[in-house]
This record gives sequence, structure tokens and C-alpha cells, in this order.
Amino acid sequence: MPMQDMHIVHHECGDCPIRHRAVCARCDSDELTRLEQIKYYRSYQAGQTVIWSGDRMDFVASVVTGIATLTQTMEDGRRQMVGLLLPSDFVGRPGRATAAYDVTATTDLVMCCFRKKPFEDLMQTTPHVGQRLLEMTLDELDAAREWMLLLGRKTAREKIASLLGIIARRDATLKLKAPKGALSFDLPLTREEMADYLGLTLETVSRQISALKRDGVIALEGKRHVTIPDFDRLMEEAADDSDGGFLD
Amino acid sequence: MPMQDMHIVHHECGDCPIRHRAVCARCDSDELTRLEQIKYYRSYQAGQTVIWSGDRMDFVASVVTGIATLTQTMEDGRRQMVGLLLPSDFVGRPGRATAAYDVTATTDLVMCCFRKKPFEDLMQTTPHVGQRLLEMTLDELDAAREWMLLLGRKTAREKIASLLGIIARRDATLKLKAPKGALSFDLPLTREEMADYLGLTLETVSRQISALKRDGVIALEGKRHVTIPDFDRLMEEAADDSDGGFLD
DNA sequence: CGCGCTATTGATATTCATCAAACTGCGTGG
DNA sequence: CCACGCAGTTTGATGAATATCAATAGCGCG
Repeated sequence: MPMQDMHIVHHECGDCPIRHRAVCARCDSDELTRLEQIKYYRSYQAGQTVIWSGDRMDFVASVVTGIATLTQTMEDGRRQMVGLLLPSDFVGRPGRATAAYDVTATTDLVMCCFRKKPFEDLMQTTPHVGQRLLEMTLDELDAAREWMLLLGRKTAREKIASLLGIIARRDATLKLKAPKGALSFDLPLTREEMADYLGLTLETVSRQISALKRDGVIALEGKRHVTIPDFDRLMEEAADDSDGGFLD
Repeated sequence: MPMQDMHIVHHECGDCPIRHRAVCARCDSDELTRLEQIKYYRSYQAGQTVIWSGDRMDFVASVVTGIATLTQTMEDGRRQMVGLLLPSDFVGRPGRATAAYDVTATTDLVMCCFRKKPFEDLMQTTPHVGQRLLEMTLDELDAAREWMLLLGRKTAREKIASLLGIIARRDATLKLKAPKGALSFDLPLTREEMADYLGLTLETVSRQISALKRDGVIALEGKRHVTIPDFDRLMEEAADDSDGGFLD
């Protein structure tokens, strides 16, 4: 990798695109000032590893822009994604010294980092950060449990449809549109990353995407741009009990 | 079911077997007094449903004794367990009105319940409950992610070995013994519940247990009592990367 | 232009699910 | 007391879903 482009941007928290959703969402201006004093930004290129499982981790962070993944790897190389981190999501665990998972930037990524010790102190002395972090962690736990249902009980086709639904919904949220009728977006993951998310092989992912395309559930332009003519149809294919599916 | 034995025991918190591990673990005596005022006990018989997904849930609770499960069910009946609740584990989500999962007592169960509103108030005014709940939720999230690796990437045999390891470890913890060399315990789950935990069918669970027995990895007395002659051997079968595996 | 990466598609193998039958232990009622 | 029934479990035969191995195709980029 030739260039080591450590773009150190500096935002005012007031302008921050994730101000209202991240771990700082509930902070008053006083708390925000304290956070502002210990924060710094880091950028990563698509494909870069942020940290390896087991490595010392002296910071926690929020994803500002871009997408990162958490993955676990077994000794023989089998891999399972266990987290998909979108803007405003939190990385790292207060009170833990080493990373528990591999963290990888799948797109160009900017994170707002806090050195761990000052962040932990701040959590002790001000309630709002801890409260928000609890709320976010509970949301993640719900998402993890939905994901467990997918991994344990859904067919390959249902898994693909579910993942496309999750991405479509998130994308619609960013664009402030309800996920109804036709919508389209770019896949932020390769076939292999999708396979790691879904507990499948990349070949099976490819085949099922082709099948959904053949059946008119989705349309593709190039490999990455997906159009969904009928969102409800996709949801039927995903076999989600609660059509709502993901909270938020 | 003939008997509807709603044993309403009343413990002093000081004597409580889960005092040092549950959501109240960090409370000082003042906070404990406030908790004591809003707590009440509920008992359930093995097999009883505590609450159905979607039902109104006006309390949160700690498991005091016994085991409960969280499960999700799809419209066509496919089921996936998404939580296994042991003594000291927390049930319910502050700020949520309805249950997100089916909660079932798999053994006789006693829970220490708090009406939701007073509990939420208490979380606002005292920090220790929220802090402890955050810690517990982060632990659960880690466990869920370990579980996702199991569901997505492990073979049936590895799944069984992993589950036996988890149960054995927990049991050893209760007995204050390191899980080394030979140890034995009773399975708290039926074959079907194990299947729901592991994303398998009960037939596959049964076959793999038989296979592990044939291969001398485990020994059985009756259907439920398991002896593990060599814990390290079991861990090899489970293919866990970090032999430690579960925190705790 | 051709290399390397991602993706698709095909042929085959393997694992696990499904359908089916029978066994075990235990409580109940004849 | 024994027979019956039932829930939980085991085991067998078969089939379907997905993994594996392999070849090829698109596509951006040096």
C-alpha cells in the first residue's frame, strides 16, 4: 500500500454529521466541550485493517463516515462477521485493554476517537455518555439476536434477501425516505464480505443473487448497484416475522 | 398441570445468592434499600412461558435461580434460541414496553422483578444500576457474537462440543472449580432446546451426541448426565480459537 | 495489453434436514 | 401391580441444500 494518508480533519462537534445519533447524542454543551478536548480523528482507506483481535487498543471511537466490519476468525481460517459498523456506531469497549475482534474498513473510513482512559473518566463523572452507550449497546444486542435467527434458521435465499433489506432500509434512512416501492443503492460489501456476514460461501451468495435477479426480486446494474422494484416482495423473500424487522 | 405453586419467597438482598453478580452488584446500601422497596419475586415451573414476544411487559427482572431461554419464532414455526438466561442474568429492556422475545422457564425458575417505571426512575437518579447494566449488556453482546460464529461457521459436531463446553464451564464456575481434567454435570436442556440453541434439528443433535460418546469425548449416564473425561479434548472438538472462549 | 481481483457458473461431494420407525423411562389409571 | 401412553430420544433411509473444486468471464488499472 503506497500511501498512508492519515487525513487529520477537525470538525466542530456542532457540525458533526453523527452528532444526534452517536455516543455523544445526549450530551449537553458542557459535556460536549469535555469530549471535544479528548477527541481526535483517524482515517483509513478501504480495505485497511483498523485493529487486529488481541491487539492492545488504547482508544474507543465512533464511526463518522464509511463502513467498518467486526470479524472473528477461527484457526483454520473460517471467518464470521459479527458486526457491521455504520456512521454513528461505536467501536471498542470501555474497561477492556485489547480488541476482541478484527476491525476492518470496508470503505474509506473516518472515526472520531477518544483515548480510553479519559473517556472512562468522563463516563464516571457525567451520566449522559454512559446512558447513551447503554441504549446503543442494547440496540446492538437486539440486532445481534436478529442476526442469530438469520444465521441459525434462514435459507441462503432468505439470508440474501434479509441482508439486502437491511442495507436498503439503512440507505433509505440516510436519504430520509420510507423503504416503500422502488429504491436502489450501492452494495457496500463484496460477495465475500456478504458471505462472511451470512455464514455462506461466496459462491452461494453469487448464485442466490443471480436467482433473485432471475426472479425479478432485484435488478442489477454492474455488480454493485442494486434496484429493488418492490420492497414488500423482498421482505416476503426474507421471511422476517416482523416486517418492521430492525428497530432504530 | 395440576399444581400452580406460586411460591412468593422474600429474601433480604444481603442474603441473595446473586447479590454480587446481578444488576444490583454495585449498589451501595442506600441504593439497595430503594431497590428492595420495588422488588418482588415470581416463580415459574419448568416449561412455563414467562412472557410471549409482543406482549406488554411492565417489569424487568433478574434470574435468581433456574434457567430461562429467549427464543424467536418465524411464522412457519422455525425457532432460534437467542438467549440462555442463568442466575444473575437480566431480563427485559428499560424503555421498552413490550417483550421482544419469548421467554420460557426451562427449569423451575425464580425471578426478582422490578416494576419498570420505578426501575427506570432509579436508573436516572442513581448511577450504579445503569453502570452495571451496561457492563452486563456488553458481556451479553460478546456472548452473542461468539454464538454468531458458532451458528454461521461451525459444524454440527463442533456446535455440540461448544455447547457442552459452555455448560461445563458455567457449572464449574458455580462449583468454584477450574474446568480441567474430568468433570460432570446435568444437561439443563432437552435435545430440542439444544437444537434451537445451535441452529440444528433435534435428530442431528442426538446423532452428534452419540458420535461424541462413541469417540470417547463424553460419557453419558441416562440421557441427561454428562461426564467429560478430558476437557481439553472437548475444547479441541469445539474448535474455539481462544481456548478461554467465554469470559466470566 | 495483460495482470489481478471480483464475480459467475458448472460439476460434484458433503453435510445436515426430513421422514419414519422404534426405544426408554416414567407416571397414571385400570 | 402392570399395562398403557406419552414425552423425550435414538437410529435408519433418503433427499435437499449448500460447500467444495474448478473453469471462465468481466473489469479496472498499471
